[in-house]
Amino acid sequence: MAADAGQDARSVTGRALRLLAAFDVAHPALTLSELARRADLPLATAHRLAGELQAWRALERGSDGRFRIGNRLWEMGLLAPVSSRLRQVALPFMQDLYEATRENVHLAVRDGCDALYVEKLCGHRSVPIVSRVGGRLPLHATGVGKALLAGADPQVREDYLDRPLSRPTGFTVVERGRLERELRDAARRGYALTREEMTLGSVSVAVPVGPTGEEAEGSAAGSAPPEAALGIVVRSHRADPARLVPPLKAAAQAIARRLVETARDPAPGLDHELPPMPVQRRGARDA
Amino acid sequence: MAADAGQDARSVTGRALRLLAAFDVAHPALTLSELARRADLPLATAHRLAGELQAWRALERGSDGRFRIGNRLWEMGLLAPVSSRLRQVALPFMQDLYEATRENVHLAVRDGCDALYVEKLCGHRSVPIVSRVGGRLPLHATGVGKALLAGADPQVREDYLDRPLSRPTGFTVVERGRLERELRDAARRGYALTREEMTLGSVSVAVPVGPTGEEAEGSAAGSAPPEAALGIVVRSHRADPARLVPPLKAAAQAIARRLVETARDPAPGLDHELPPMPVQRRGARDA
DNA sequence: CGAGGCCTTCCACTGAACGGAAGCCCAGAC
DNA sequence: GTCTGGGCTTCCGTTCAGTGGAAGGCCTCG
Repeated sequence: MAADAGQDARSVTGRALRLLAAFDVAHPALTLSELARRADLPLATAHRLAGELQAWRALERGSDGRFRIGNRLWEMGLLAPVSSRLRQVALPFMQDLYEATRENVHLAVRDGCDALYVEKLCGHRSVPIVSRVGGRLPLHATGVGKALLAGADPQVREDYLDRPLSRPTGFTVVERGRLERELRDAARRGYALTREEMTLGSVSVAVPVGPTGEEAEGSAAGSAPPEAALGIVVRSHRADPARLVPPLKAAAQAIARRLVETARDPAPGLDHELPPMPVQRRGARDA
Repeated sequence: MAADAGQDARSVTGRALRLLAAFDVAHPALTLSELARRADLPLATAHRLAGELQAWRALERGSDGRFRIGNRLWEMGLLAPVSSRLRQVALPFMQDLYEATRENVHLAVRDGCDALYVEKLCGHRSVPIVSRVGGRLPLHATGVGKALLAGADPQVREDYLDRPLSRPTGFTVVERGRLERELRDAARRGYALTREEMTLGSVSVAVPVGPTGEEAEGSAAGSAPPEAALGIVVRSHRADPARLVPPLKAAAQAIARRLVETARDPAPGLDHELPPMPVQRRGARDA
């Protein structure tokens, strides 16, 4: 297991990465000293490494002397499949959904024990909401999270439920039995619900994006887990969330279909070389 | 000057970064050998470094044995100001604009000698277009690029024009005199135009986002350069682009205003600690 | 004017990174 | 069947790049 992975890292690379990891939402700009402190590195070392990162434009240094994440790093990050494939494909459908409903529309994937928010659309007047593109929220307390968990590999689900669950609001369901029942219901119905379990006053509906979506329905509970989940969040006093299910399902299915299509024809309009497809040997995968 | 910056890099950090830089739009997934070749590193070295990056989840390794950019890197990238501030603020207005016009809406910043595309909205039916979020296009051949160049610091503009200019189509304006005139016109009118200069069959309109926008108009040509540019691309046979200028200007102004506001109140709803503001000493900025 | 931050530079020491080489696995050719 | 070739992984002795304490500069505040 990668128990301590990413924490210690005595190697140079590890130190450089620790430097990057010092940034987060609450600290998007850091002075050199802050950086060194947060990365737990001697000032001189932080200075040298940060300098190198800056030269490569992984970091930028503002006129206030603070370091920030650089455009180059941002650019590189956008090449991650989650953005270049998933977001790319899903965005137009999410826009349609937004226009039709005028509510917060979310797209998330499961990443470890979190729902990782890949995209989020919301107008000016929408509910102020905790989610953030690139942000993480617990799986059991969010609509998209439940949809992902409901469709996940049983083993993953077990492991998740074995851990202590956070309780953002008084309505968060943390009792194992009840949560399991809710997840089974969600899997059966094809959509998940949360009622003020993450934020007081907000309810959300979400559906899985992927093979589970529709076609593989009656037959197998053992179909591949969804790639993502699509969800909508509304103020709880606004009408019944069930109304939102049909358009959500339609959008999710359309996205899933396009994902399969784009997997076939490699990448539209780009010089692709289709390199030989090596097969995987064992070992080393989870060393 | 950072003449050779980012190319050589004999340091460990440099090698690791070279590994990252091996990925691009056309190569979003690489085998270890490809990675080593493209980064120009011995296989053993690439293996070790890629392994470390993978442990940190800056890279991920798919079931096909290929490396891809990891979610962790994507997450980090989203902390760059261009995304966490600019995109964040602009997106709702861009959505409005898209709904009102149903055309491709672009947001870009100047990054060195390129227009760097920060966000792009386009429905299913829009013009297939070369731009891509996180992608770069030449400043002189795109609408947003001209808007940025027109508002840029005169010295930057000079430097840009001194370099040889690419010519994506037969309509691209590369003659210095004519280009300068167009830029002056754009600055005066407050919007820039391109007609099939990047892509045959497409024309675009763009306006600067920033102080130049409106208020600082009559008085000074020497106002601060725009932070970004907002543009729309349409098929050239569709009606006159001038029609799009008013909504564009309105949106740009709204965005600029919100940018100033958010600069004042640090970050909505987050535990901010407002660390002491150190002042910058000389030296080292452009070493 | 001194104390306390923050940043930058220097340089002698050393242990971490290096990478050639050996070996494994798989696929396809013959 | 064997052989060739490509891709991946591991090993380990050498060496050179990274380290970080210390000194010094600049600034602000009391």
